[in-house]
Amino acid sequence: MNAPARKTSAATAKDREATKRRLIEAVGRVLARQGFQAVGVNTVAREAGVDKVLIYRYFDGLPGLVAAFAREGGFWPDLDELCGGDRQAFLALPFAKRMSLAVRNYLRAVRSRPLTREILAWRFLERNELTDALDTARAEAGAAILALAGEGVDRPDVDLPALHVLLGAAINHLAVRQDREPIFAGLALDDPATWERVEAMLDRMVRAVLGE
Amino acid sequence: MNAPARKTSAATAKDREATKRRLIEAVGRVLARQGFQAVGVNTVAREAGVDKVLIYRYFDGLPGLVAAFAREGGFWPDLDELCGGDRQAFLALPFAKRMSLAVRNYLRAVRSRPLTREILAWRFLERNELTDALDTARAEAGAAILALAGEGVDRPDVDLPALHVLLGAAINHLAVRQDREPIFAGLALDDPATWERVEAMLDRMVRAVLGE
DNA sequence: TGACAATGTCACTTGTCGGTGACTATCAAG
DNA sequence: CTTGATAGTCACCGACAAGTGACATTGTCA
Repeated sequence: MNAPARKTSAATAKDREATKRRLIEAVGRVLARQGFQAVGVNTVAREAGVDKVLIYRYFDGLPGLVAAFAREGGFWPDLDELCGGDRQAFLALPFAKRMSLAVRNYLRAVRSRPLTREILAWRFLERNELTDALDTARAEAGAAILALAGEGVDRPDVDLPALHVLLGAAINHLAVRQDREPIFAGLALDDPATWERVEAMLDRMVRAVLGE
Repeated sequence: MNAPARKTSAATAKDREATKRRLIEAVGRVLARQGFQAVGVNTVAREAGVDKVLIYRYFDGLPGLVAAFAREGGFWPDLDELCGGDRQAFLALPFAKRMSLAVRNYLRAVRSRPLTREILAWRFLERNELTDALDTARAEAGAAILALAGEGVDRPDVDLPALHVLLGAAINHLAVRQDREPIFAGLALDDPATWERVEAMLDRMVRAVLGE
């Protein structure tokens, strides 16, 4: 199903697929360079070097294009990244250590993905159709890691969901904030040393709450 | 300096001050009702029932108006609110208890101020001149409470700034998120019970890290 | 009274946004 | 070559944004 297209009228191959790809990639570039505020029909089309009408034709509008972009994936860390590569070794660790590691890796994952931070901020501020498209993948990624970290663990003495929510909220906030406002409560978020201190404190919190 | 204006040409009192106040209050209403996205020259002027050109004349543009609005204050909790009303009693508490109380009160303060949450979110999305005006007051409020909570305390074993940053980040994130997305990591942010759990976990974290 | 300055109104320009209708160019099938 | 479908271009629309210049209105002072 490649070389000379057969049948009815398969892909006149003036390169529709390539154009779609160019549009999807343009979304990523605009998002990374100018932020989500700039993600509009006109800007994205200009960035892709394509007429904006194609966004409507191929994706049924901007929300559709953003949804396609979201489906490309890669924004959210996968399980292997969060548990440090070796899932078996991860599961062999005691619970507190497991949580601590997952939290640290989540922080690093978000910090290393500018696009992810942008999406995080975006989803935060607008409840529109564009952002809905980006939600599903994130929710799934979050649920998966929590399930893995808590696998086979029974700790009725700790409100784990509440702990997760607080740790996740803190990390999300700091990561997003790093891009906008470099100083928070006297700490320089653009200084690597600050992030080491943050990691250390996260570790300490997790261990302290879970009882080492 | 009130009744019949003397001197040069003091305030022709077709009510410039009243108009300025109407504009400032209009910013608050628009912000509360429609969110910061809607805060524009046209909307605010319409809300105030005044011509938008006066925004330029009296405030030198929207940033100036927003700055005046920010100066009105009331968005950020003051020290008394954060330490529970009685500053003496607060200082008499052990450090861990003090921190725990301040954190809880900060959470409640933010949760009870829709306008504050809106400003918090706003600051996030735009690094423009409008939001700069809102920043100073917030930074000062934050520094003050941390100073009070840590007064006379010497805990070289704990990285207090890192702890503050993480707790503040978590609270800010959750509070803002509550308005946009009611579910976070499986917890319903619009359920009072959830917030009780969050408060309990914050308390537990603080005590665990500070060693009860 | 008349002059002047300040308050407030109105209409307008300019630019950008999302969105659409009509056009051309290309390719495959008959 | 003709037909017909699809890929892509272009010009335009209406809505709304920020900002401005000219005008009307009002109060104060000389």
